[in-house]
Amino acid sequence: MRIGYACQAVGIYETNFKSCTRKNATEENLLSVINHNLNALENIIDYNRKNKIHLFRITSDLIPFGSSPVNQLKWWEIFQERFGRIGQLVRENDIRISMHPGQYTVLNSTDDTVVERAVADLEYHAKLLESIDPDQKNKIILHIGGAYGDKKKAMECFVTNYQKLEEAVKKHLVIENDDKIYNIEEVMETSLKTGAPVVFDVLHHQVNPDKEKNSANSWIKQCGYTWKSEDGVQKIHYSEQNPVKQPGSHSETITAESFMTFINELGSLQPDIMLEVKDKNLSAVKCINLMEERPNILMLEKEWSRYKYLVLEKSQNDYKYIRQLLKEKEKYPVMEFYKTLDHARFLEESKGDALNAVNHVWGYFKKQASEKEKDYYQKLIQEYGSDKKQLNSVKNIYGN
DNA sequence: TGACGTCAAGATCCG
DNA sequence: CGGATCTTGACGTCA
Repeated sequence: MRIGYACQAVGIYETNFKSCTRKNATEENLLSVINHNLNALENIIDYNRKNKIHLFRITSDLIPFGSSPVNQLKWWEIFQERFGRIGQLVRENDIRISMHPGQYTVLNSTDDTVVERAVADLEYHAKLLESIDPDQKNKIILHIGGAYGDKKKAMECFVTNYQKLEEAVKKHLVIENDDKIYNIEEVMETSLKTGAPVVFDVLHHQVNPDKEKNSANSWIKQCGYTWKSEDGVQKIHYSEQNPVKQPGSHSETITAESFMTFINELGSLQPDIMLEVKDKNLSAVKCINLMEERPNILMLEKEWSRYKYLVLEKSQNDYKYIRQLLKEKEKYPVMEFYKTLDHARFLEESKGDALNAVNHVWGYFKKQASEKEKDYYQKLIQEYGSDKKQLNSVKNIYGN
C-alpha cells in the first residue's frame, strides 16, 4: 500500500509551478514557464524520493495550454532530455505517477467541439506521461462527464467516444466516480463496456453513493477486479469532508484517527492510496508515519519541529503533552502524537496562547532586530491585544 | 447568469 | 516602493 498526494508540495524549496495567461502565451514565455515547471517537478520528485512517497499526481498545468493551439511547441522534443531524467528518477525510485484532467475535460459532451477538446486534452496527458515513463501502471484519471437529461444515453456516448481514443490514451486511462452525477455503480457499468480500470473515490462515494448504498469496502473489492496486472496495483482516492465547505470539498488535513480506522477496515485489501487534501505532502508524510512498520521516534521529532509553533499558538496544554510524549525515546506514540496535533489545529485561536507562541518565536529574532524593529513589534503585539490587528499581521514580521 | 474548484497572474490597496 | 490582499483567468455543466 503506497501513499501519495496531488500536484504540488507545501513548504518545499523551489517546487512552485508557474502559468501564463492566453495573452502572454508567446513562444518565449511558454518555453520559460515549461523550463521552470520541469525544474519544480524534478525537485518535487526528489523530495518524494527522500520522504518515501511513492505515488504522485502531476499537475495538468505542467505545460501551459498543453492541449490548446495557443501552444504550438513540440515540448516533448525540445525538453526530451529533461523528461528522460525525470523518468529515470521515477523508475529508479519506484515512483508511480498519474494525472487527473479536471471537471472541464468532458469526453461525453453533447457539444462536438467540447468532445474534440477533451480528446486533445487526453492526448496531451498521455503524451506527458509517456515522455516521462510510458509504463501502463501510470494512469490518467477521468470522470464520465455530464448527464444531459438522459444518463443512459450519456453513458453510451462516453463508451462510443472512449472506443475512438488512440491506444496511447486508452493504455493509461482509468475512470472514477464523481460527487454529483456518476456514482460508483454507474462507473463500474461503464468499465465493463470500455475495459477501463476504476478508481474508487471514498469521499465521492459518501456524497454520491449507489442506490443500495453498498459499503466502500465492497466497492473497493469490486473495483480491484477491473485492474489487470499491466495496470499495476489498484488505486483509490482518499479524502475527508471539509466541515465548513460544500459537501465533497476536501479537508485541510487528513485526520489521523479517521484515516487509521479506514486503513484497518480495509483488511486484506491493499490498494495504492492517493490523498486529496489541502496540505498535500504534509498529510502524505503523516499517513506514511501512521502506517510505518519500522518506526523510530526520530520521525516524530522531525515532524514536531515543523508543527510545534502551530500547536503552541493554539494550545499550551497540547504542546506540553506532545513534549512529554516525545521524551520516551524507545517508544513510537504516533497516533497520540497526530491525534493531539489534529486536536490543536481544530481549536479556535486563543489570544493568550497565540501571544505566548509569538513571543516564543520572537525570542529567536530579538537578538538581531534593530531598535526600530523592536518598537514595531511591541506596537503590533499591543494592537493584537486590543483587537486592532489580526494574528497574521504579527506573524508576518518574521518574513521581513 | 452565477456557482462550482483550483491556483497563479494581475490588479489594487495600504503604509 | 514593497508587501498584503482582492480579482481574474481558464475550463464545462447545471440550476
